[in-house]
Amino acid sequence: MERHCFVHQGEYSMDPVVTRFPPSPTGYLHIGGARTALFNWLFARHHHGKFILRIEDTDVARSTDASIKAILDAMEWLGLYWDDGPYFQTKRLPFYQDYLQRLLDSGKAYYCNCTPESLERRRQAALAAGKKPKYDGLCRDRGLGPGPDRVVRFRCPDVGTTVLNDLIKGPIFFDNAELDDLVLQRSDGMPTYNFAVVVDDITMNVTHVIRGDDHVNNTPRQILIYQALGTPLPQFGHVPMILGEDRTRMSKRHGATSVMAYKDMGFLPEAMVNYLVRLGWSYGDQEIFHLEELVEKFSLEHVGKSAGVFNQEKLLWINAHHIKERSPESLVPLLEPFLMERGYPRKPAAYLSKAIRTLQARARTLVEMADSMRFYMVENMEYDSDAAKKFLVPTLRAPFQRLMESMERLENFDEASLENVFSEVVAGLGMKLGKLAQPVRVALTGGTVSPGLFEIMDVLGKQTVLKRLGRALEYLNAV
RNA sequence: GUCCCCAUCGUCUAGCCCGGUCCAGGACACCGGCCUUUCACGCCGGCAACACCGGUUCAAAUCCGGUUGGGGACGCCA
Repeated sequence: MERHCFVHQGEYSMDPVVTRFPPSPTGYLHIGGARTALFNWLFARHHHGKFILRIEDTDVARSTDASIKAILDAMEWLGLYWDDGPYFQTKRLPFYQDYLQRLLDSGKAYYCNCTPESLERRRQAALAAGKKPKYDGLCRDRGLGPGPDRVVRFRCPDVGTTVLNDLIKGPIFFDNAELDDLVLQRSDGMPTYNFAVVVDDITMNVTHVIRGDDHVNNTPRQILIYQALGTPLPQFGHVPMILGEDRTRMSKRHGATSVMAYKDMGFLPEAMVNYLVRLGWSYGDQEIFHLEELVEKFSLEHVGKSAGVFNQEKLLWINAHHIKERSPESLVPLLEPFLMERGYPRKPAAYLSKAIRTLQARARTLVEMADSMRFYMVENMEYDSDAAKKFLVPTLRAPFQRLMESMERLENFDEASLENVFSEVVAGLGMKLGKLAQPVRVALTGGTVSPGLFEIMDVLGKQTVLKRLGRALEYLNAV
């Protein structure tokens, strides 16, 4: 209810804004993570602050180098460059040990030798008894020291209330009695997530923790650790989740969840950013945004509180928009991988640009564009059989011959001249342009759907056009 | 089971904090039409929502309470 007052807390401080994105390298960068990264990046940029990339690799068993690379690649593809890092938690072990010792020394943490099996049994029992499956505090006061197979737990206060003044959701109250003595350090010596984040955010001077909704319940535990350590709290902002069509947490069965999968499907990074930012954030009625503009306009107070459904239709529309908006030249390098993939012969960039220009309004993705580019690229494209049967008929012999004769004489093979040629032929034969256009289209592209005839011919050039017309003439003579 | 969050068109959302200007605005999708050498693009128009119940008030999408529904979290994962 007092949202604005919370939102402004950070702005009154003299501290420069520091945000971070802390993925765990156990897979690719997914849609939700990308949006979190984007929000953090935008917030930092907007406030002229710093954006840190931190790899949370304390789960040694599941972390992989391939994942790290995949995540970094995706961040770069989106244009979310970091100012600092990437840091790796596994290389910061002394920090965690230092802070852990402080907690141990002050009695805020203790050793525990409960086995995972025993813990699991007790959890199940609690659940069966209708109670919350939290740690029962067995080792709390046993005064255990370090030893093999022992973890360190946080001594969580069992009375009182912890308040999270969330930048997005407002104040949230938690009964400390609901929380339990979470593990800070595993038996292998690695810090756990909840402890490592706190230590890292403290030592990296993070001022704003912007992350997914699913972390709300971790926050009171982290706040308690900050308090036990006697360090000031950062500001927290919890962004709502992204759901699939069925309104459950987005997963692979809802379609692609990897950011790079969208790159492969022919989406532009700016379209991805544009779509992602609008999923949960708004600026009045505006739909189209560019990165630079977002830096200026982004703020947490316009981030909504409710979860949103990922909608690929809208992404397609936004992608189509950005494709139209880009210069053809800038699209060339992005499209090239897709052209290679299709095994098309190489063409000069200038040729590709001209072809792209005719397709920009017709393609929603680079995949669609590469597909419809075929007739521009392949020497002898095949005729669509239905189209050929319907349009390449013997009555076109005279019109085609006349066209070719007139074109042969053309000095400037450009759209305007071509249009004149067509008008003359059509007028001379007393037919409608429409009657001639489709057969020519089939002759030139193999199909009935394509950019405007004159632009196509302009791109293809005199030689190719005459060749294809000639080939069509042979075809309809043979029918 | 316990705790936490959320609730405006099918979807993303504006509006809600500071009640009247909202018989609720924009966008995607969908349906018509226009443009037109095909397909698109573009333009014009249409369909479609304040979850429910109660309270406060002259007045509630907006404030309060409850119900229902949905989501999330309860790990030596992050």
